[in-house]
Amino acid sequence: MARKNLIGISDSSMPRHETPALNERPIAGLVPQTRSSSPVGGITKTLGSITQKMERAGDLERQLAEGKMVIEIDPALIDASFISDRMEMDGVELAALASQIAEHGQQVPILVRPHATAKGRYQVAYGHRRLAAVKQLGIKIRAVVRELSDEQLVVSQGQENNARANLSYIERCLFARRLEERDFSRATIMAALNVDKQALSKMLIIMRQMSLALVQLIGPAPDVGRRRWMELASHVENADVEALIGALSSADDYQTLSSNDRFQRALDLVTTQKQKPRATTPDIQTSALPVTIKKTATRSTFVFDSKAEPGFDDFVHQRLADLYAEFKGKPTA
DNA sequence: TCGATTATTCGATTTACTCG
DNA sequence: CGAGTAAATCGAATAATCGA
Repeated sequence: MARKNLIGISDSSMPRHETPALNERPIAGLVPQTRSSSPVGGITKTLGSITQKMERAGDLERQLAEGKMVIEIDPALIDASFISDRMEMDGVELAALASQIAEHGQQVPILVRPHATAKGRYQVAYGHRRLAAVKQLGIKIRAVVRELSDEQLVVSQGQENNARANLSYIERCLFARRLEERDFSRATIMAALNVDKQALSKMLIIMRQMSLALVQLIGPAPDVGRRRWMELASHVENADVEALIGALSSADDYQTLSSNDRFQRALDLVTTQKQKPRATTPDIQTSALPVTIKKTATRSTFVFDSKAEPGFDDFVHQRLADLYAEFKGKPTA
């Protein structure tokens, strides 16, 4: 299934018409040679463990098994992708990854392509985190080298992010925006992020409304999704961004706040004008009556004090139909 | 305190509208 | 018509709250 997504671009239309345009063809290097199995498949399947192991292997492992070019490279020769995705790397997580590699070795190679201009250098398609971890260890990194076009690079980079690392919503938005700035087609961006055009549209709208500086100040905010980012963005659009950034960054506890909290702070700041009496349920005390009404946005709950006035609940219950009829303005039948 | 209910938020999807 | 946008709605996952 992930393999299907690697093709991505004209995915749904594949069965119908043959791929028309040149740049819509699948990413040859990444798609595991469409299983050379055709007629022999059934036979080889019975042949034994080797084939079965192949079939069970995930896409990356299969690429590895079939890829001829897993080599070891000095990490110093490898540059980042020309599009950055992740905003910040979690140092703790990175250390964990590094120690895991130190212990068990690097299980999965990263994917690089030869650098377009700098001879002898490489560019990462995916595996930024593994690269950083291996760099810490000061050893060589195992990598698969493939010739990739720019489109192929960003699509596989994005696909890998989707599959493995979980980028926060705003990080995905940033990625989308950077791709758009580089004039990648909508289809390419959609394939890279594995989103539909509606979702992509929203992401780009948010990025247009938001201040880039503000986004970076807040950080990835992993727990904040589309809805609240849209809310914040719509406020920020017609707010004093400078003042907002100032207020946010000058708070003395700014450094100690998590990215999620910084987002919340920003949202609070920008909506201070009015509202914010919080969704505290204002219990309505019906004075002198043994009934309490709890109101929320969607419903009300009547609580009868059976100790103070036993039987009142049953009494109301019996009259409910009449009350409702009265409410509807119809005479009681 | 603990288990069950309710509310909130998430991403995804559907539907409809507006432009070239 | 297709691409982009906007809004409504869905089910799932969590968080918050209630009630014994």
